[in-house]
Amino acid sequence: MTRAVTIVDVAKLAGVHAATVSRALSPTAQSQVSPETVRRVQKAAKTLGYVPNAVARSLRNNLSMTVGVTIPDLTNPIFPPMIRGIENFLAPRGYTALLADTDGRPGMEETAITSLLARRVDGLIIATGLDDHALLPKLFDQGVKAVLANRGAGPVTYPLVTGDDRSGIAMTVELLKNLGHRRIVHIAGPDNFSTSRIRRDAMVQFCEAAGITCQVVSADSLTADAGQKAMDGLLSKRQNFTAVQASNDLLALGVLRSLRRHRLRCPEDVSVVGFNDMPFADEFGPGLTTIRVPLEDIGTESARLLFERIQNGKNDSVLIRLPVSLVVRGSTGPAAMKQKP
Amino acid sequence: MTRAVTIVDVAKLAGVHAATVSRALSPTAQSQVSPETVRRVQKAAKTLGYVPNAVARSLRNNLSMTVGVTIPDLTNPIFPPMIRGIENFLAPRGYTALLADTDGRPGMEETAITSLLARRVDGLIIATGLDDHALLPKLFDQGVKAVLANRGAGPVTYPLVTGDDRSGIAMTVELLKNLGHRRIVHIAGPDNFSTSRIRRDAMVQFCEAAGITCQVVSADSLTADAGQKAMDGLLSKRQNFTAVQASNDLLALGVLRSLRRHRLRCPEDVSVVGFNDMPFADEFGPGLTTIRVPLEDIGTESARLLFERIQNGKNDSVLIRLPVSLVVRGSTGPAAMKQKP
DNA sequence: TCTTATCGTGCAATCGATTGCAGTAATCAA
DNA sequence: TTGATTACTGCAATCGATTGCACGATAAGA
Repeated sequence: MTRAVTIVDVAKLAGVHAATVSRALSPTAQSQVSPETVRRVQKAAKTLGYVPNAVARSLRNNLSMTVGVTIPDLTNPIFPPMIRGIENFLAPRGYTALLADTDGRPGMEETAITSLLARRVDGLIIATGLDDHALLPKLFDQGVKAVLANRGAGPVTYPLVTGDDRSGIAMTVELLKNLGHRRIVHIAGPDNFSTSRIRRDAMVQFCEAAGITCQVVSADSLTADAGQKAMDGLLSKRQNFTAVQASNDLLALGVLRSLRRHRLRCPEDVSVVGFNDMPFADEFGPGLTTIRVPLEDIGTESARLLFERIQNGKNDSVLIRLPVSLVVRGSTGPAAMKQKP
Repeated sequence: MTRAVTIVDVAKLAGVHAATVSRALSPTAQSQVSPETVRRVQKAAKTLGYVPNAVARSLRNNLSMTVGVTIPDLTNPIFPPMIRGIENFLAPRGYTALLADTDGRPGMEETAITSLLARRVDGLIIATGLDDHALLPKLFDQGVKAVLANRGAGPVTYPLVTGDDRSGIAMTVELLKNLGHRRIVHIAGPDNFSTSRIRRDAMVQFCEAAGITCQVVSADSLTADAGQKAMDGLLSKRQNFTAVQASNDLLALGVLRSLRRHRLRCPEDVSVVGFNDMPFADEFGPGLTTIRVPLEDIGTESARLLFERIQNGKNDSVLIRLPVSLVVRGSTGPAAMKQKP
């Protein structure tokens, strides 16, 4: 690259000192410079196409105007809306998001966070949500600003923004109960995700309260393949159930696939409910009944909390649980009279 | 944040000069330092939890180890796989991707690129693909390294990595012809995307060569809503056709919705073909016949080209057209005998 | 014994922008 | 005319890591 134009180049052209250029171009310090000089500097900056070097500025100000965002898997469609929410909040405030996809690998998370901190991000939004590591308390002690998005991470004092999982599960159970389902299967996610545990426990609890039998099966990961595998296993054992509640929509998608493969109709033979209302959940065959989680809002709120904390230097704990809602589509129907599977 | 530990802190603890610490911790300069000192420095760095300040390093080296990636819309599912490809290539090489979602707004692109350049990214991967601006030639003249991904941008000398659109369209036409379709509609994307134009022109050309009537309808944007709107308009005019080829899968999705709303069956009444094979295209009702574009490979190749250019300082032009393939699913079938719509 | 490499380490400048302090000129009051 | 106040602007240090140069010590060769 041709050497970029610096503040000194502008200073020379405008016939002033670099310090004056800096002040003339700064919204806050501009008042210290005579209007005439400001005009001259602005003109010089424009003709040279001067763009301040954010790296140098960061070093001097100890502020990178950058936040790090760690996500477990960008190809999981629940994350793009969250990121959209984060960027929509941060961009107007001059902040840029540095994205790190940990690819689901647990070791990657620590690497990613270290790399982000080396780049001196002003704060972190952590959506990876594995809770078996000791990293977060250490970061907290070092005074690193962070917010957890979507998933919790054990007993950590960082703020957490999430959907209201329990109430979502309650809605699901009520829907299925009203449809006459009495034997339900819950496909749980891996146990090291906080959301998996919360949804599973809520499922067990609400089903019991409603007098519904709930069988829990665990999937290896939060993917369609894992959901399909779990369902395949279940169907091969010819269990007795009329509805499936999956811990998230991807698992539910796998369940739908498995049903097709086993020539079972949805919802006539088995009803299926997901969780999250990920993009395109309404386009599947059949459209997926699920719990709508305000994904973009989770991003926005996380960003807002982090922004506040960066501004005022506080690092106090909050738990924000955003309301969720039930979206009924084609994948649920009345319980089959004769329990097919 | 508590003041981070610097190279001077490490130097003090190890009883050496900061310069020695720098050399001891650098893979290349390590040989200049005695093994004994290296060990002492490494130990000191570890006990203090020293992480080099990437900002200071960038300033000094004029290398940020960061590349900027601009995308038009992160919630379009074709982009996450591309980003995954980019990160998979760059991460092992020490580079981090700075993501900028321009949200489809044309003005945003220039803002985003300026902001990325201010942060002194070492190069750009541009997937926004609007080709009506004069920005890119200017960047090229300034010596900014960049690669265009997925979509071209007019007559620019930057390298371009894309799928082979024309051959994809050729496959589509052949498939539809073999199924007996003779009257096809093409839903084109907005004209300022290069892919829209290329696919549309190829469609017209191959259909003509095959003796098939092809009617072109333009959608306002590359979204499902726009596709639905275009199809609604077409159906209200009771046109005569048996198949629809959409410029991308999102448009095709909108077409499927519109058909459902008009109580037309797919593929019995109308066959639908998309383009890209975006994630979940096989889950729709019915599964979407489409052209598989190697999205992740596009990301990987773009990153590779950019990386090479950053390394060797060249900025020469290349066009990489990755092969595509036809994926036949449930949305296509034999042409209806009696043309329904 | 004296020179000449060789090795390890320290010194200081550098990257570009920011900001406290100081200096100069202009303005005003006495 | 003088002293004081104000308004601009310049000087120089600073952020943290890197690296060319130089210095001192040790080892090798004459």
